[in-house]
Amino acid sequence: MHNHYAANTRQHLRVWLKLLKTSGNIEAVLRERLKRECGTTLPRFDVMAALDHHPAGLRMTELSEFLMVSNGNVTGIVNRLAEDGLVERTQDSQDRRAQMVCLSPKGNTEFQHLAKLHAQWIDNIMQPLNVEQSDTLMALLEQLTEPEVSP
Amino acid sequence: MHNHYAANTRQHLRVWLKLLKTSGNIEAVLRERLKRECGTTLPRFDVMAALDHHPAGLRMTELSEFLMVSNGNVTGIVNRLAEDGLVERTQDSQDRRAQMVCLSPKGNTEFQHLAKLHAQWIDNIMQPLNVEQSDTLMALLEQLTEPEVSP
DNA sequence: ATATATTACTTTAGGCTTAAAGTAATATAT
DNA sequence: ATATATTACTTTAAGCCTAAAGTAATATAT
Repeated sequence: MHNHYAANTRQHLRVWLKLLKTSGNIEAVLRERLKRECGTTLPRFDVMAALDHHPAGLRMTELSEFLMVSNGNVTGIVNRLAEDGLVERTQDSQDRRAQMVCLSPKGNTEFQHLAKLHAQWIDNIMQPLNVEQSDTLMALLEQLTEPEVSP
Repeated sequence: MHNHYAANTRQHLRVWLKLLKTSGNIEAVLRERLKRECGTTLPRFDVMAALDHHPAGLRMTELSEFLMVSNGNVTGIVNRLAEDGLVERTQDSQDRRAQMVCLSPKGNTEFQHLAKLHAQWIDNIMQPLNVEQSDTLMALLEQLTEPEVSP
C-alpha cells in the first residue's frame, strides 16, 4: 500500500475519483458530439438552454445567476452567439443599463435540434441503469448535494 | 409538463443533471479551498499528484498521457510550477528532445501538505455515505464508465 | 438638489484547455 | 548515406472561466 489513511478515507477517495471520472467522461462525450456533429460548445448550449427555458428573455445578470457563472463570462458567450445570429439583445426602455437577451428565430430552431440530440445522447448513455437503479443513484447523489463545509 | 419525452428519457436527463451538479459542486469546493487556503489550483494539484506517484519523474508526454490532457496544456502548467520552484526539469542525456520532470524538494514538501488536506476534505464531503452506500454508488457509477457510443 | 451608494454590464489580466502548426532531434527505409 | 517519417516538445489562436477594475445609469439619503 502506498499510503496510510484510514480505510474509510481511502474508500471515500476512491468513490470521489470514480464520481469525478464518470461525470467527466460523460461530459467529454457531450462536448465532443456538440463540437463534431453540431459545431458548437457546451457553454453555448447551456446559454441557449437557459434562454429556451425563459422565452420572454433574460437580462445578462439573470442569465449569469441562472447558470451560476460570472457576469463577464456570460458577456463573452452571448457576444459570440449574437455574432452568429443565434441570440438577440434588446435594450430595456426603462433602464438604459439593462438589456434583454433571447433566442432569435434561427437560434430557437437550432436549439430545438440540439436539445433533441442532447436528450438522445443522455438517454443512450444512461441506458445501462434501470429505473430502480437510477432512483438509487439519485438518492445517493442527493446525500452529497450540500457538501459539509468544515473539517 | 414542459416537454414530451418518454418518461424514461426524462428520468435519464434528471439523473445526468444531478450527477453533473453533484460532481461540479464538490469540484468547486476543492478548487475554492485549494485557492483560498493553499494559493494553488486543481490543475497544478493534479500535475503534482502525478509526479508524486512517479518519484523517478515523468517526461512531458508521459505526464500528458497520465493526466489525459493535451501536450501543450502540460507545458503551461509545468512552466508555472517551475517558475515557483515546485518542479524540476532535467534534460535527457540520451535524447535531446526529451526532459524529465519531477517534484523539487520544496514541491514535494508542499504536495504532502496539500495531499493531506485534500484527503481530509474528500473524507468530510463523503461522510454522509456509509460503507454500503458508497459501495453501491461505486457499482452504479461503474455501469456508466464506458458510455455507449452509438444511438 | 446633491452627494453617495447601488446596480447592470463590460473590460482586463491571468490561468486552463484544445487543436493545429511549428521546431528540432531521433529513427527508419532504401 | 540520405531521404523520409516519427517523436518530443513548444507555440499560437481561440474559447472558456474568474476576480477585479472600470463605466454608465439608477436609486437613495439627506
